[in-house]
Amino acid sequence: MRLATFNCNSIRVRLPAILDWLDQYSPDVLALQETKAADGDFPLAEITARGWQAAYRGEKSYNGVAVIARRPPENVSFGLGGDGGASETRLIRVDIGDIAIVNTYVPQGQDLTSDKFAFKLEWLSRLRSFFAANFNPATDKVLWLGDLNVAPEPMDVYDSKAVWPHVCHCREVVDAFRETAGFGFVDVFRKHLPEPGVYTFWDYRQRKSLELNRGWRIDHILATPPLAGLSRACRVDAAPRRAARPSDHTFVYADFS
DNA sequence: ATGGTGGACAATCCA
Repeated sequence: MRLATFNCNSIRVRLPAILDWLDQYSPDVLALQETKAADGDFPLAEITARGWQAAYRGEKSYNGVAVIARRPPENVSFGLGGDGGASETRLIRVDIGDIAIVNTYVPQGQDLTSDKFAFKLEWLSRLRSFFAANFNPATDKVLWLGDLNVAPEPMDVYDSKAVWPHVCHCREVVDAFRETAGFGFVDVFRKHLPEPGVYTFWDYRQRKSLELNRGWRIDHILATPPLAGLSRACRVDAAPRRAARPSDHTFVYADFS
């Protein structure tokens, strides 16, 4: 079982790269964030024509999450609940076989003094409540993945001291992330890739960020112990960094036996 | 350098 995540920053622009990657790596599941397409504009026909299923919810211009899978996703739901649907384009939950997949696009937060940053912290807290309301980490196989907009450890940023404090790398957000992950998640990425310098995001706006590997690990794959115990490998992919329309995020994927 | 680049979409918002 191979499960992957990618912040695509527009599914329509990145669709050729996504379809090529699906053909090359043949995962069972690919979780996408920032699809930036209303549901009527989601390229479902192109995806099903290549033999894939999809579940998705988006909006014009912003946000949007999707799960592409070989088998039809089951028990599909959206959002954290209790907010009138406001978070439905940031969280999609599907079941694939006996694995519950929670794909999130956590709010970025803009800057430390912004209301959006307070919203980000609140969002992570509500996400922990969502997990607690839906799963038992001791018995359920749950995969939490996506663009979490948190670099939790110093080694998750090219230069921790230089960027601290940042909305994705500061005391408040690291603590909020740990509280949510403390529900019972194992960091599957770090379990298999303990060496420094492995990132998932290189800022478009920082010059030569990719050439100098000034990256961030903000895209994550975590799993509850019953699933984490089955993990065999984790990788990041270089393909989108060489693509005709390169993304600033890359594909991250994990193998489970 | 309060910038930079890229995406959506048509003047700015978001990352």
